[in-house]
Amino acid sequence: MTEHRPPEKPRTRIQQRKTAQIMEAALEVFSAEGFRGATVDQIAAQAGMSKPNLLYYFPTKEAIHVALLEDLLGTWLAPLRALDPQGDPQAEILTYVQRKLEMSRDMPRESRLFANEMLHGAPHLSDTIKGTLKDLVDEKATVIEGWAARGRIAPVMAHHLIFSVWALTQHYADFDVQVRAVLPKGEARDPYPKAAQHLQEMFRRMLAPGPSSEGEGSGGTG
Amino acid sequence: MTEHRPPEKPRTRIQQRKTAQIMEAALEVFSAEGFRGATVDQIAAQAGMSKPNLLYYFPTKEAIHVALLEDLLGTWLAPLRALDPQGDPQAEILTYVQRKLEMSRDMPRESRLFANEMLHGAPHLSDTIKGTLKDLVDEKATVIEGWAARGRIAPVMAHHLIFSVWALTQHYADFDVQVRAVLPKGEARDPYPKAAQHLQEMFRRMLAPGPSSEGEGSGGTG
DNA sequence: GGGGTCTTTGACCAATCGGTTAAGAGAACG
DNA sequence: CGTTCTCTTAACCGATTGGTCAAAGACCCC
Repeated sequence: MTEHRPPEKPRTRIQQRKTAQIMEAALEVFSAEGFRGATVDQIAAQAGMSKPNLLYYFPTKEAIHVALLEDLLGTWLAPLRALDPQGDPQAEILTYVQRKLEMSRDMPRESRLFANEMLHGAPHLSDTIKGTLKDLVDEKATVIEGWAARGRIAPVMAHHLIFSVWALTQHYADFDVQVRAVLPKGEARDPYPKAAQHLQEMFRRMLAPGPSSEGEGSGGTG
Repeated sequence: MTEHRPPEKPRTRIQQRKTAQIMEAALEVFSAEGFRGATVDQIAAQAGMSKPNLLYYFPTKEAIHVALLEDLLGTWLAPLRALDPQGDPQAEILTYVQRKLEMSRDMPRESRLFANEMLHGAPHLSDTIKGTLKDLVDEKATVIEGWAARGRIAPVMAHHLIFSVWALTQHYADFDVQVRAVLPKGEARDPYPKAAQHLQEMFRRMLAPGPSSEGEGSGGTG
């Protein structure tokens, strides 16, 4: 019985190299064509191997997709994880926005991959977004609401503020064609510098503690 | 030669009814599955007719998709078109945001349809977004920048401000699953009331003419 | 250098896809 | 009633798809 079986976890050098090749190729193809639109042959070709060879490492097309999403999720959520409860509120949030925007610029394929998955109801991530993601957002939302309560930033609905950061930054990656088509010639070549300016200014105004109720000298540093 | 030919423009009652059925079904299926993921059989079933019958009215799957996009584009852009240069700047923009958010709530399928098209590089709309859409945005951006120049709202990069409206409002339709998964139980049932509050407050702060350089009493009312 | 394992591939398969065909219902109209 | 045009469908087709299989290499450690 020579029942060969795809390895569960990469061990040998060649396995690591090949799975990495496949993941990179899959990211390229899935992000451009979507899950349904992508074909295994396309991914194999992009990875520089034959289809059966690819299917030796991953049992199905869906398995590649799931592995890719799970592998990338950590990276994708890193900027939010880095939001430091001990830091300066405005600086923390502005840095978060900036990092997220840089991810849109430097990792547009990842952005589109997740966007596509969400658009179609997140069939491969529904557990994760109700678990890991929700927990992370709840945690950081609590931090932000704490800042607001202490008057360090203007009062906000923290969950929706986080949505706003996602929406505004990812828009530049996910709707890239539209952005470039609509922007004036010069800016269309690289929309990101002005986008960064715009978003920084927007969030600065939005977060500035208003002249209302409490002053800004009340809260401690912790 | 009984070379039957699909009618170019709907004339008879039954043609109008059938094409309307098909468009509605196509919206349902395309928005859920994407262009590549949707099958003609699915659309036909959704429309309550056989596949050849559907293909009697539209020559190809792509033709349905294009017709749908073009048909819906006008509706989709109406809120921006309604932005009145003669109106009160803040009120105009806040109304625009509100209308756009209501469209996300009431027409999420249309939102996802366009999102999918953009995500994949707008292969069926590239002319339109470089023409009609760009012209419209340029026109309204000029209006907004005029308002900013006259100190009626805070200085903004008008194109990016419009992107921000799109991104923030469409996010609630396109990433509906994510929004509902992350939001606390009570709010997840209907995120829109709080979303509206959040966005209105955000844009109000963002647009408020700052205490900087020029006062607010300088500009005329026109 | 030989036995066993890991890797690669050409050939193949069943299912599904978008689209066609030809033949038949309906209705409109004389 | 018969003709003509519009509408509908069962049956079919070639192409593509995700995935399999058996057999041939490549590698590795004794």
